[in-house]
Amino acid sequence: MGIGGRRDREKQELKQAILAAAQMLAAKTGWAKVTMRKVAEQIEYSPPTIYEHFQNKEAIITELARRGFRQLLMALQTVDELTISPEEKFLRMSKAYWDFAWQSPELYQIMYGLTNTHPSDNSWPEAKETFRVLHLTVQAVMRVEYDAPELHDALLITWSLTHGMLSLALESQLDCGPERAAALLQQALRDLMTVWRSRKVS
Amino acid sequence: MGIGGRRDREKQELKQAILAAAQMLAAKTGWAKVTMRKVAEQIEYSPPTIYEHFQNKEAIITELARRGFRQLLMALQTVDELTISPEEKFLRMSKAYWDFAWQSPELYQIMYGLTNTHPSDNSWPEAKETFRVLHLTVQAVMRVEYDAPELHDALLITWSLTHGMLSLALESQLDCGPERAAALLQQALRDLMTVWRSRKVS
DNA sequence: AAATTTACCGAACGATGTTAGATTATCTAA
DNA sequence: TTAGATAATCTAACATCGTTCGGTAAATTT
Repeated sequence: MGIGGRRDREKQELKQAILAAAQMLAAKTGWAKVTMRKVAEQIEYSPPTIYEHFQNKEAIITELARRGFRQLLMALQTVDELTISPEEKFLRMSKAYWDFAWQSPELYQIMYGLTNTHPSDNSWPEAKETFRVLHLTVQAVMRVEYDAPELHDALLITWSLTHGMLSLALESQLDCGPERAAALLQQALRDLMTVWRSRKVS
Repeated sequence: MGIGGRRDREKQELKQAILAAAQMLAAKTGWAKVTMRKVAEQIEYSPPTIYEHFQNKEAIITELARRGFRQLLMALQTVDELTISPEEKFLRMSKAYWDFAWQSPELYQIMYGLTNTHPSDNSWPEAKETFRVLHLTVQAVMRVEYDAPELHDALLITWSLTHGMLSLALESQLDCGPERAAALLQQALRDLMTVWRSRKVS
């Protein structure tokens, strides 16, 4: 079949261009205004061409969301490999989580349901792996003489707190700046860990 | 002008019917599938008739969101008037907040940005008043020898935790049931208050 | 060079929010 | 009671959306 390797490469490049265009438009104007025709115009192709590379609009968003989880996972793993104390690791992971969402809000929005362009099927392995890393970290913090259910609860609570503060901050519903919100979050997480540690002793 | 009072009453009733139809459809099928034509069909009028009562689709959603805040506010005030101890009041308000969101998720979704049918201008007095009530309650808990900034922080943190857990639970991103999530939330809030109280002493 | 496959596009379909203009019902005034 | 005015409502249409169909032009293979 000859040297059709270039065709494949060009095809891949166009696919990347579509994803990049969609994300760029979302970052600039919000997901509600991202339209197939605008994406097509951005990459200088006609709208039907997009459908040669993606089944539909949701497939583009799904792919971006999964990439978002991969990015987030990498950021968390980078922190993980620094191998500092469990508490430090936990707090830095929370910070990395925050930084990712704040740096790419358009991705965080589609990873969770902060917009209704949110994909319906969101049971991706990338998401599962992300939570597994978080779970392991919390486990390390809580490792000594802590039974499983309470460990899982701790993950749920810290995750909820982080996500909640992020959601509100991303929507500017918080009357303080993001740096202050991030600092508050860190302190609250420290406080929660303090309580949980003291409970372990008793 | 005679007895045109009936016309006004009928007009109001139709307006209520439009709001009720929109909310009902949202509760049954989700906001993404709520359409002006479906609302019109539900109330047995043609689509343009809706525009005699609302400027556009967003105006309907805005009105429902504001009513949502009024409902929530009433629930909080009911708890407030029971005049129990500050801590009890705080926890029960959090519970009332949770119950409202869980009972009318379609309202909670548009009150915060959990869907992109979210109104752009969301600076309503009802929302401000709701937070004022919450603020006063937190203030009562933290009243003795607590300086203002930390008080406000406490509100932000508890609100974020509640909202975060709600968002995740409403989207079934939590692997536990709502009752369990609610119980976890209550415990976490108690824990946070414990830390804050102990810090006050030192 | 002919045949075949591939990439791409113009035009269109159905559904959406929304508006204009006509039609019908209702009320006021003689 | 009836003529004219006012209000309520509808039919038809527009622009835009996601998406598909069918064809054209280009690239590749034979």
